[in-house]
Amino acid sequence: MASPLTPRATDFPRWYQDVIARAELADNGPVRGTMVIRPWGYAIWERLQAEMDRRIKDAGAENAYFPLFIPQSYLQREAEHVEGFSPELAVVTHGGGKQLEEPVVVRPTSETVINSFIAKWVQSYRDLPLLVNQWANVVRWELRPRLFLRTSEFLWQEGHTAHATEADARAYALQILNDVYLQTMVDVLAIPVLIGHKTARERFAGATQTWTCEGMMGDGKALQMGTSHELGQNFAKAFGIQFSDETGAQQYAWQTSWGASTRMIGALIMAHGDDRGLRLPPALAPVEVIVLVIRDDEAVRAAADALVAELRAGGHRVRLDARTDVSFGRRAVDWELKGVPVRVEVGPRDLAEGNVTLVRRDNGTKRAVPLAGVASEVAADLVSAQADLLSSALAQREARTTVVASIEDVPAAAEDGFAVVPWELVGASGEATLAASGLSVRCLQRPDGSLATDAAPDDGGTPEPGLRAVVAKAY
RNA sequence: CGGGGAGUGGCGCAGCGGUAGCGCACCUGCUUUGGGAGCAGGAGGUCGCGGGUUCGAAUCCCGCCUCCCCGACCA
Repeated sequence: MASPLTPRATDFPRWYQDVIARAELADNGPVRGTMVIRPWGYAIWERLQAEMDRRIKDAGAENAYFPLFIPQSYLQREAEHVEGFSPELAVVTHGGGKQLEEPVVVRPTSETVINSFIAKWVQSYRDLPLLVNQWANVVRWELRPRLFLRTSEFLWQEGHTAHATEADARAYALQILNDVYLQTMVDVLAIPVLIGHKTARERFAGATQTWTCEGMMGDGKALQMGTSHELGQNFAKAFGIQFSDETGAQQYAWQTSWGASTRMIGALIMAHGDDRGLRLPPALAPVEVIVLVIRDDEAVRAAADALVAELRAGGHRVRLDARTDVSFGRRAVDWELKGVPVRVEVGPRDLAEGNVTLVRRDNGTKRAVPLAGVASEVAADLVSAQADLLSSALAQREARTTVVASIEDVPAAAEDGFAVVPWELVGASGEATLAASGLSVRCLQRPDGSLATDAAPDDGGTPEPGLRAVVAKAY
């Protein structure tokens, strides 16, 4: 039987687009670069949102909402920030049929508006830390859009915080990196991301430090999946965020900002998808178990209904597919395309022996299970499917990671994977050379993969020695 | 913005001077249903836009627009 998708090995980008179309995740919008997120894709996003939102709140941040429109002049208050974002701004010049006195930009990110309010709200060291998060859409006029990975409008969360000291700000940026992003990506998305800090070249516009999570996709390329920035006092000075400390002296606050977006769905597709479609980690699957009625038969239907009820009572997200006017093969293929982790097939042949068939999406295994044992088998399958997706992604990353000892060996090693090389051998000039051949330094980290404690912002001291650079092609 | 390519039913394509067709999808009916069912019937298109050549243009000519792929930017 012909595959419903272009095989990954034939044309990975084409495969990616095919999966999005066939799994009904998204469509291109009418305006270039915009995206319609379809119900199946949005349900995945809602689960991801819920998992992140809980962790964000555990980290002490509160949700709020700020306006979509920002006065253009706000962007200009922070020099690097405006320089970084100007090329991709959408600017509104007319409203209500008249030209506006001051154009407004559609937010590309909200540091400027949010900080202008934080400036109002912070007076004393007792107001700190101030921790807000917002779930919103943002617009960046991208030159080369790709669904989920780089769309002109995307959904994300952006956190913005103010702290009394640099150490507090750094600790919080790292707390978000570890307890929100790393945890969500590993435990929920089942993607074994690398964490580290960005080089000055790759840093967020206006930040003194950018911490990142980098995932490896199925073709060996890297994807930046979430970032947590230390903003130093850049925005505090630009927006006048000052407070009286314990001694009564005026101080500028130290800040962070951090964001992760619908791009993670692109990562999910590319990290776990196979030639049959999406493979969803159970933690994210809108439907964990599909109960498929093979034939229109009274006993079969009754058994299927009972199973659905039992599995739901066990706390699983279950859907019944009793569309017996559609052929079995068609329905099986459709649910595989959508990536539902476990399929329970209920048909007269198995049922005559008191069995149903359990099929796992992640590894394709199929087995007959007695009715009485279905609930516990399904529960076990969901747990191991979650774990196995993570471990196979990890194995794949390790197989495609090469440690090299000279910068000359980097391009070959990064051809279809990650090259790891001492940062001392690369440096800013080596980084520029690599960039010319389509490679970038994804992050810097210690040789054991841990974070550098003194990541050396531009203005402070010498970089920690012995760091390694992870180099790859990137999305 | 530089280099390539393409615009024809929902999607993918053929047709390249004589008035539009194929596959998939869709609708109806019957037979099917344990890995994308079969047969029969049916609906759907100002051939990207504007102008020109011609008895006649999807097809040839001129202009414009849009989209896709490869580079510089990016969650």
